[in-house]
Amino acid sequence: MGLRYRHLENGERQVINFVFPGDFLGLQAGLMGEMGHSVEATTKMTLCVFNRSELWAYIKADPERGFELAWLAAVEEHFMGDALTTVGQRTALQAIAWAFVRIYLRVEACGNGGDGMMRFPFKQRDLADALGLSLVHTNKTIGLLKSRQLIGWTGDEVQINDLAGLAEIGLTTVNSPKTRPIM
Amino acid sequence: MGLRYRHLENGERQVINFVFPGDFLGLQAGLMGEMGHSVEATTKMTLCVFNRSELWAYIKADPERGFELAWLAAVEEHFMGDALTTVGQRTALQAIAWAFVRIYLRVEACGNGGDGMMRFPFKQRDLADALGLSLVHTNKTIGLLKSRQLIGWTGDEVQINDLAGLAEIGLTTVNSPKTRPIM
DNA sequence: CGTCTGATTGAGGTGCATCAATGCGCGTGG
DNA sequence: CCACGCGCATTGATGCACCTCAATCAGACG
Repeated sequence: MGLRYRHLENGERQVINFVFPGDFLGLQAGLMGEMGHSVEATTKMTLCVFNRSELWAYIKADPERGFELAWLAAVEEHFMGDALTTVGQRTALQAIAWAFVRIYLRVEACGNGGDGMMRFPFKQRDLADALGLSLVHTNKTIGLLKSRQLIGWTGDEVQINDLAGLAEIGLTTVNSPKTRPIM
Repeated sequence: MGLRYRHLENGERQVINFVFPGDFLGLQAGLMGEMGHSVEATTKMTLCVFNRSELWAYIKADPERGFELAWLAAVEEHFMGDALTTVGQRTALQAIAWAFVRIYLRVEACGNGGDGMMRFPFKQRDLADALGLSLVHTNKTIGLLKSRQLIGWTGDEVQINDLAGLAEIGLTTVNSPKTRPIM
């Protein structure tokens, strides 16, 4: 796992999102010739490397690949819209609850978790930078969720005790994620 | 022109971005079967309508279309990352300056403007909802930019007096926008 | 042990939100 | 032609959510 982030001239960092197994990295670079953000690994990674210049050839060879690629980008864009809404409109408590719900559902989709427990190799700093919050306030808000028995966080393990409760706090509509393109 | 936005259960609204001539609307709906956001027109629009179910057929007929579509989505995603960074990390003054720079460059790319003047058929409320700010604070911050002679805003006309000055305030890296995919 | 990274906690300050008017242009109806 | 309502911009007063500064603490490591 890892995280995608972007730097501001003043040194601030915005975490764009967290990277999970199966994610496509550098789609922007492949299509537009520039990344616009950096990627950092927080665990060991196994990467499947593509040659950027051959991207077009790949698509031409099988049009379905182009469709799948567009689908991936659209899913990302959809997520980013949700993230933007969170950072812009939700309170710190709502934002953090939302983040845990989103991340847990993503991890679950990877096949891990299921019992509410998940690997979460990130720091509070990362979460803070993802939600546009200060480290201190993030810490205190997490403490609040912990004291309410909604989540647990020890080392790189996070325990989701009450997914529905979190979703309610985070004003999160838990709609079933589409796993297949229309084709 | 118009705007894309998303509603929260508590009634708050997040403006995802502003819609300009040439933009592709509903890409997410076409690819994923759901929108995730609404679109509202603020001026008269001329729409080119596609049949969603034929999207795949279109791509299959000409793989380049799939590539272009993926490119469009990637550009959007890139923009959203920038917007997320703005809402998350920039102050109100920086955010509004950033927004005007971005919008002006977009309008200019449409062929309009050039002399710093542009049509801007939106309300302060829209800008506030786009940047996660309150209407009142947005108003006061705009007033600040006006008093510094950086911009002018009368009715649906916005005058950009000092693009470089705005970009500096907004910590905006004015990198040349790519207009063509690699192919 | 000393150091380093990251979590935690307290105190104080502020950017921005919220509440509440007021002003202003414009369309509408009497 | 004027009173009225309505949408939007503007402005002042007040409060809070969150930020910043500054310790302290716990675990990992050489």
